[in-house]
Amino acid sequence: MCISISQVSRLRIHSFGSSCCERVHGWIKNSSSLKLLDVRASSVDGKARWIRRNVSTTTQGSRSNTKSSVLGGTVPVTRIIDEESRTKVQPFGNLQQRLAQDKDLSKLLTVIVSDLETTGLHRKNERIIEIAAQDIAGGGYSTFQTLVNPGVVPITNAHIHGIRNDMVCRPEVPRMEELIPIFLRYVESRQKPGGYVMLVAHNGKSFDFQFLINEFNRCSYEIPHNWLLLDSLPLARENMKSVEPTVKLSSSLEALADYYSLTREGDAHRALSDVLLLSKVFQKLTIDLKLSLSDLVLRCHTASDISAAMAKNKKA
DNA sequence: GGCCCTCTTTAGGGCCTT
Repeated sequence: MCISISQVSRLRIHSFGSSCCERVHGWIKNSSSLKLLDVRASSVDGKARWIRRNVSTTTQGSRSNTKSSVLGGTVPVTRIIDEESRTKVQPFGNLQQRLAQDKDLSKLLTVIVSDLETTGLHRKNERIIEIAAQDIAGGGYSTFQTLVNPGVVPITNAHIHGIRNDMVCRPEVPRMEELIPIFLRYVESRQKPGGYVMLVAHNGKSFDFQFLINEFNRCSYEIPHNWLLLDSLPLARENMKSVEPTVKLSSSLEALADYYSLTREGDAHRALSDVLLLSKVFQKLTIDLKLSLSDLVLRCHTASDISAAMAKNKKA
């Protein structure tokens, strides 16, 4: 079951509530960010009406016959996915059991795996064009995915992810300043009362977290102080080194998926596909390295740590 | 950019992220 925010609005929110889990229903029903989407939709033709915000991936020319077929032709701009209903399985059972055994931290911590697609590799000049995240505990409405409108910044690496300017530079695709409060609401909906969030990304310290911090700063937001940032790449390197000390095995997400014989859903270098894969890889890594939740917390960074390093580098 | 490795440490190349 896959629910897009635009579909929620189209269906009338109050009648939709009974089918949602309570937390997500609560923030959707009361969300000011949803009003933002409505205003934006209304501004397209000056009429106040709900619209479905889909972006067609059907393309003409060099790319994407393959991609379009894989993605099913269209994808919603922003959506929260009921992964539990979609997969009919508990994909992270082992980690859930381990979290449950850690009685103190498991009551406080929400682990969310994330991935970004961007207009390029430069941390300062490029922009985010797609975000996906998944609460590793699974359950209903645990997954978030959205395209992001980068404004005037051109996409020069569409050959990597297949996302082109004409797909995201559209009025119905939210800009980052509109999206941040929506993303914050999603994270809050997964958060335990008075708890902390561990955001996991592959090569996050050098890439994803720097992009997020820059975008939050640009839009006059701060990364919440109860967020911990965990880079899964050092875990992968440590694990692969322990597997084969004399030969340097690749620690890329793709190589890890091959090593663990994991199947990818969707296309590589699309945020949701990478998040679903990293969620599985992350679980395998924590098991192989015998890392407790406490161990993981000790390996986390804070946004202020990374911001300070970025500022130091900027001066240098 | 940050990290790791080595033919290193007063450095440089490769990996990983898009």
